Amino acid sequence: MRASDKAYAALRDDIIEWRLAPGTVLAEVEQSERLGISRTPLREALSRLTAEGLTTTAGGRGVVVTDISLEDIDELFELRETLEGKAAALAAERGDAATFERLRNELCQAPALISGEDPARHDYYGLVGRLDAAIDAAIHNSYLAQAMRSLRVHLVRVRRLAADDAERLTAAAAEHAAIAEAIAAGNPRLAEAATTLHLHRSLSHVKATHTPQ
Amino acid sequence: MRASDKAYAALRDDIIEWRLAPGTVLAEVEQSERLGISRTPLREALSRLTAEGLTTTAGGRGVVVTDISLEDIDELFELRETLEGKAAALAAERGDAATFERLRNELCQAPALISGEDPARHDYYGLVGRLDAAIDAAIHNSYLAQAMRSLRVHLVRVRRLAADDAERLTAAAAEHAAIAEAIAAGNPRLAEAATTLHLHRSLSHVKATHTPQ
DNA sequence: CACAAGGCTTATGTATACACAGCTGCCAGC
DNA sequence: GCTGGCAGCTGTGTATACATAAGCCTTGTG
Repeated sequence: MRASDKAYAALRDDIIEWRLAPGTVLAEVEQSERLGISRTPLREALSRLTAEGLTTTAGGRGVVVTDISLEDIDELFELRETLEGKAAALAAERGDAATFERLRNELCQAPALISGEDPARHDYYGLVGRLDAAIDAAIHNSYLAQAMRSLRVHLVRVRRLAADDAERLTAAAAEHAAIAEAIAAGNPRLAEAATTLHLHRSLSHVKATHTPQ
Repeated sequence: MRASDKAYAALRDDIIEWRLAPGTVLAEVEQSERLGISRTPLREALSRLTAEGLTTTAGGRGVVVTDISLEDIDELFELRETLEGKAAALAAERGDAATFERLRNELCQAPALISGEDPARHDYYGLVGRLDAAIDAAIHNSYLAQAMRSLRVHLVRVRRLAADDAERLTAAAAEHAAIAEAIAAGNPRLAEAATTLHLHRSLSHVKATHTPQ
């Protein structure tokens, strides 16, 4: 693995997991020494982070970790609803019914995973990831898939703000199952509606658990 | 201006204007010598191009200019319709009516620019750019604006394939005026519908002028 | 005492040198 | 004659040295 890839992955994780707070300046020499690499690969890593929007160049004063506020969350979910709603509709039109039927069945059994301890919960996150991947593959649109991928980076960052309690996860699993069912049924409007519903509830939950802080 | 910015702009233009054909390998030494800079800033430029999707790394064989096919055009417009439709709707909700009313009036007088010679036609393109910028500003959503910006790069590339004859431009100006009018009227659904109509006609025109080739 | 100017420090931007990996072409052996 | 291996070369990946610009601190003057 290239040193620049390693640096990129490390910094990306540090930002997503909130180990690097928004506003932190990432000086080149400091970070290159911390990661044990030279400045050249580190600069490439910072370029990629900036292109993704996780950092911004602070005009000759290095790059700083981008801030993410409550207004950003609203904007983020506005775009997310647009993209994922369209993706769900396209998946319903073009996807393989059997694939999503299987995912629906798995999602209906997800509460068993959620109520369990952490390792099982990890399986649940993997299941949701497989649903996302199945939609990505079903839409047959690389540009839309790419837009959703770049959006998900910011979403993971937001998600860390909200506590994923078992109650919300169980409800989310049911909502995901509804999306998979609509796609399997080949009903675009229903798939889009189920996605809209899921995202609105997801946003409400994030804001409800975050604002009290 | 930094050397890496200059290299990025030069390569980006070369790709967009089809001076660098898809599939062309951009060797680092070759390009750095051509642009009169060192490899380091050139590499940063290539990183940014790859992040935008204009180039892809060919696994140790340098980066190659991304291909763009007819299927890509369909995918591109699918995403474009999703994003710009939503943007037009948001602009109708949140935008300043007077701004878009002014743009509509200018667009209604645009045929005079189009029928003229090239310098005046350039003014028309500037007018359309101002409409895009006004929508970007009106939506108050930086993530959506960013997604549209990254999409426009690919669109300009596609547009170079189609001959912009005066007839199509006149029709496009009327369609743009309809969008501006709907936004000024504060009617989100109408704005989205007008955008959908415009993009479908635009796509039809591109495909009609390109496929015969 | 306050403000401005100048120099120093520290950061990024750039260039170049070196290391390593992958490919290609040639040569030798079967 | 064909195939496999080796060597050389080309090109990327990395490190480091140097240039340059900007910001801050210090000092001098009003």
